[in-house]
Amino acid sequence: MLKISELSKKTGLTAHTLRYYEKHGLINASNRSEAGYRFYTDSDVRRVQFVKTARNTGFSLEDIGQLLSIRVDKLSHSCQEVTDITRKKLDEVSAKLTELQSMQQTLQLLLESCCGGPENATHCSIMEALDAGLLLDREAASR
Amino acid sequence: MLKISELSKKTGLTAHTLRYYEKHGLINASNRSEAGYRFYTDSDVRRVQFVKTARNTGFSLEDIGQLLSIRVDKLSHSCQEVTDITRKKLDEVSAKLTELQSMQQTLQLLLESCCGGPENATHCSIMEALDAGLLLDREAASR
DNA sequence: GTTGACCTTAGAGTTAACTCTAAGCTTATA
DNA sequence: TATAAGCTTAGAGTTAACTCTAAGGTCAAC
Repeated sequence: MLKISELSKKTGLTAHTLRYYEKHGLINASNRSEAGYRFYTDSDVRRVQFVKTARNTGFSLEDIGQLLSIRVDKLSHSCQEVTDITRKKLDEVSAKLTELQSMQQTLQLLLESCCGGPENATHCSIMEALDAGLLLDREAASR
Repeated sequence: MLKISELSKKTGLTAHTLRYYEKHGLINASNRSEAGYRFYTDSDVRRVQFVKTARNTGFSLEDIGQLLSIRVDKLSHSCQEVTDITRKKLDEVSAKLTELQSMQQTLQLLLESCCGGPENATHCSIMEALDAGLLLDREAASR
């Protein structure tokens, strides 16, 4: 049986975060001391670790709530439900990735196009590109 | 001279957003009608388009504030200031990209490992992987 | 001269996931 | 026994970038 600060150490989540997760129905302390202190069982710990792993994988707390309800009653849920949640998250991540890749490319082109030196910005090609609505192309960047 | 709804149409930003940008010091309407209606000059429009382009490139409104102060007084600023802002943003984007790529890979492995069928989730390999702290490896996924 | 579309402002609400504070118990240590 | 560390709760604050509302003034058209 762990107290909240012990669970915190074990999981790397702060006590604040653990209480926050509890308030949002994701986790729970199976027992309480007479004074009301939370005590976590091994099973509680595994659940918290599940949440943490899912969080690291990119799932939102809402997603994790769904995954947890599947987790506690696997017989009543199908693999398809699990893959649906996972695929939805993958789609989101992929979309964000595409957006960021485009930004990355643009930023790299901008950086390559500018001298970056101490001269004043009167002819700064980054400023010019932003002014032109980023109609800078490969040729402009490779010059 | 454009009214705010006309500028909105021209830029694709809502009137709300334009007022929001103004409140935060990014843009301005050079003129006002007697009744207080905003009127935007061509120069105002170009500034708004600059903001929009920078926004699309991933710069925060704070970054854009800095870029704008360089833009209005290029002589007092260097290319290096511009590239510093750009590189900082590129670094952020690249870091986020790395994180998302890792998530994407994990999610793909998870999806590949699971049948996704109508059978119950008792042996769902996604749930197992999340329970195991994602110690699933390439081999597990390629089986 | 009255709709209806458009404009104004200040300020509140939204989203996600924390993060922190205050006020007050409890527990361990010296 | 006193001090410090740790626990409790409810609830407020944070962040970024919007997004919306309310209450009211303005303007063009019929």
